[in-house]
Amino acid sequence: MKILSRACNYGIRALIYMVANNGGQENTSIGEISEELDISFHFLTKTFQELNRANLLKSSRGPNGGVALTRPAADISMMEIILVIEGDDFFDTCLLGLPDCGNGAPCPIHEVWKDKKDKMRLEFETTSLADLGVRVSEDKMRITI
Amino acid sequence: MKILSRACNYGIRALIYMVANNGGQENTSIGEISEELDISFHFLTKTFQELNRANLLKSSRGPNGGVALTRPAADISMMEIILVIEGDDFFDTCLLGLPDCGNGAPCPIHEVWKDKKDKMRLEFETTSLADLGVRVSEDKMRITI
DNA sequence: ACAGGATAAGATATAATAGTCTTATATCTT
DNA sequence: AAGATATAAGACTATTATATCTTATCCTGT
Repeated sequence: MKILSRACNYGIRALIYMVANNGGQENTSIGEISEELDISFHFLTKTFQELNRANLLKSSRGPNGGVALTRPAADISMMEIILVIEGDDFFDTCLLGLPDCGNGAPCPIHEVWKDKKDKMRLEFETTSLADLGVRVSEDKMRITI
Repeated sequence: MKILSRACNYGIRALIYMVANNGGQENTSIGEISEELDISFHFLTKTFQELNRANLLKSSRGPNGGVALTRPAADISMMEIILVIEGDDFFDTCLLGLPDCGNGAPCPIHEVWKDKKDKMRLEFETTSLADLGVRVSEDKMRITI
């Protein structure tokens, strides 16, 4: 059950790495992140550009450059990251793949699925990057392969 | 949030159609199903072959041929269909895409995600084809585009 | 101003998924 | 036995997702 795209996996892990490492407010180079997390540098760069355009990240070039969060990690939810990378319609999906499921003509699993999605959404909304970062830096949870 | 593959969407919808139409025990031709549900005939055929090999369906050729369930629709859960089409490891996934997440070295969202997966699994296990079929034939829920 | 370190961006390659086409094979009806 | 009807199976194509490569651009320190 793959829910998130590779790009999203990478983006979330990368941001957690930044937070666990230096709080996320200081520059971290993409090269370092890609190396530590074993992620393709160029692929990660592109994902970061999206987060950049969405103003979740700010980037700076040159020596001591890198990327950093624009806001405190506690203020950034998983949800925000997911919506930026996967698109705003991420939760508007029918489990059976029907295009306009819900509007008056739901599929037979619509209500149940809607409920599940709402609960996932809530979870993603209430989980911040800071929450995740702490689990990596304090507990022994990991974001590396 | 695409959870199931196209093949799985099609397979589930097709089986629901059969159940809603004639209970699923009588032969229904793949051509009819593919036409009614607007699904590629050949693609659906391949999916049916998998369900066939898994003994969820039996097929017969020639006039009045088609496919039919091998067991009562009430005894077949969504879960079975999903596992056949997506593979038995369908629920063994890490939200962040880490290969061996869980075994002693969980990702920071592992527990939460495990809980969500278990609840989905339970839902899929306790929802039968008969349940879904009834909603289509009695209520006005749909499986067509 | 220059050199080196860093991201930006577009082009290209590869792999996985989805979809189509063709031929083979089985079964029923007459 | 012949013809019509249906699934089986493999080859082929298209599309999307993922990954890589190359060049451009910017920034900092000296």
